[in-house]
Amino acid sequence: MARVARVLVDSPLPQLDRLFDYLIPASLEDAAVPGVRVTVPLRSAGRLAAGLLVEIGESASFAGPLAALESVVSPARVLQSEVWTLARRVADRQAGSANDVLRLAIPPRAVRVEKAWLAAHPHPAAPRSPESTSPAPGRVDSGDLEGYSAGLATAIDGGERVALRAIPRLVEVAPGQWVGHWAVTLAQAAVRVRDAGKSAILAVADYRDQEQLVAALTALGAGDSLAALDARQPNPARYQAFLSCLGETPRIVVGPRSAVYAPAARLGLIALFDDGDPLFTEPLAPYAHARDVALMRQEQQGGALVLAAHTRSVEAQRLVELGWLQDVSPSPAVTPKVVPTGLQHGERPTRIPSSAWKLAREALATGPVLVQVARPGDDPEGQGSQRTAADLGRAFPKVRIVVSDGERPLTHVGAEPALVVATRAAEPIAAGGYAAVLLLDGQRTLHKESLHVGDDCLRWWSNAAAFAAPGAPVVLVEVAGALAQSLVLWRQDTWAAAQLADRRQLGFPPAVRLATITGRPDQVRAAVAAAKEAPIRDVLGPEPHAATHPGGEAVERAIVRFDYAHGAEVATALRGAVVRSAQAGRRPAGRTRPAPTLRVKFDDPDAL
DNA sequence: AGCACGCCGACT
DNA sequence: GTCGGCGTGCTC
Repeated sequence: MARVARVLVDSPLPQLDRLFDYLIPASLEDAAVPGVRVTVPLRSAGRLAAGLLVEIGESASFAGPLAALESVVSPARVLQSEVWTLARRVADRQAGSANDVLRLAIPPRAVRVEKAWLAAHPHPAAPRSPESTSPAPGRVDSGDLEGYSAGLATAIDGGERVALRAIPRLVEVAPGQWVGHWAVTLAQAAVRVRDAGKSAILAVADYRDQEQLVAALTALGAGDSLAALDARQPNPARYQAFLSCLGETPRIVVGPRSAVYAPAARLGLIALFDDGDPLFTEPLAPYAHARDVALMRQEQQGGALVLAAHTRSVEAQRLVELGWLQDVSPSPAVTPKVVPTGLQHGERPTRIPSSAWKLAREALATGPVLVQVARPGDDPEGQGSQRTAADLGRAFPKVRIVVSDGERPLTHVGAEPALVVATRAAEPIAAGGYAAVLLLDGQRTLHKESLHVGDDCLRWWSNAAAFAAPGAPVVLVEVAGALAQSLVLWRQDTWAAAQLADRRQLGFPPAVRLATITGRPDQVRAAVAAAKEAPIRDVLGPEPHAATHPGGEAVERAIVRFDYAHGAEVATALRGAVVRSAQAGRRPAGRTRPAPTLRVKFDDPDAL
């Protein structure tokens, strides 16, 4: 019986999201190995499709006559079997296609880059024995995980799962180069894993965090092992970094949310910093959150899992309470000095109370002061960063004022006195830390109707507090209650635990899971009917959905709630509905505009 | 998506 | 008789 090539065809059609068997012609006998890009005939001769050769089978699983592989595009084995398994599982969990996952996992091919890489790797098809890597000397000691007890190192070596409370301090990793302590911790963990001959994946929310991590790794002398995946880079550079992760040499992969899909043989560690950051939610189908992918990958491939953060996401808290993650704190404890101003009883509420002015004035004698504001630039209501800067300029006429916001972000400021007005998540790092931090606009933001404003605020405040110098005051203006208390006590887990308890009461995520179903009313109804075959809790809607289709057709949305234990059954049922609607739900070909397609999205954080 | 197969109306 | 409409179904 001849060997067959099992190929995933590159197509967005859900009904083609499975492996197709092809004969291997004698001319491709050597080239047809798992992981390579191929082209195959599909349906009729002459029509060629791109695809990935996923595996070689000993016999066909398809009863009909087989067509033959058309070509092997290149010998580069871009799809590792571990990544294929992960992509398949992620797609199945999200009722999506493996192709959509692989688009995140494998960057588009850049021929020049690939040729150069192939020339440097003469036998990419044959697995090589691991090269012995001698750790280069670095400025920061990588032997242990500084600031934590030996238990953390043991947990990482033992491939355990950890919710890690980051240390809210800055570290000077090279002369004049300051990074958050978390970056040093993750870098040290990654180097530790690499020295044991394994790879590490470190995923961050944005480029600012990526820079800190790269600086910490470079200071540790891990530059040679570093593969920085960067979505902002042009294609060839991205592909170059991706290719450098292939092969058997252990790498330290740093990148944005899609880095959780990076190829890594012998994975020793997968870590996220600040898993509550909304940038970890994937906006592209099949919308899998990087945290969930990391959990799946750790389960599949082993190695340690670390969710490091200054706050505790409600999702991570659920995993801690289940015993799935162990809660690890710094030893000895490190906390910023948070000063609540509370609500000014009797007085007219002011944006910046006198006590905050006083602390800022004192701090400006020694160094920079961070003023965190809610709104960017010239807010029409007069409280944007520019306006705030102008107001502060009048109050402190002799002080230099620096503005950092989404449009013009600064990454670093010096140690000299200055008022640094920054919008949330755009705060520069100050050399040595800020002499004081003022957190404004809390009360105004908390008025917003959202399930997770409190969590978001706590995360923004905590991350800003971590930029303060040791002992410097962090002033939380005009906020009281449990949220303020959790910041003052630096017990964000207490807040997360309370939130989780509330959501259990309400049946809201992450206590339960949910899937949103959007599309034409008949499609949505059919999908809901399919979901009801699975053991779901209930269905909300369908209701008319705001986003109307370009064709002018009505679009409805329904939300299905279900328990974690039944996720697989719900996904299978909804996947069936997606395939059926793709096959039958289309319009007569020709003049009609494209009909709205049925969309299924799991665990959308903004669904409710 | 494409492309073939298949079963009913007006045409040389 | 049969050319061709586009509804339905499949893609190794």
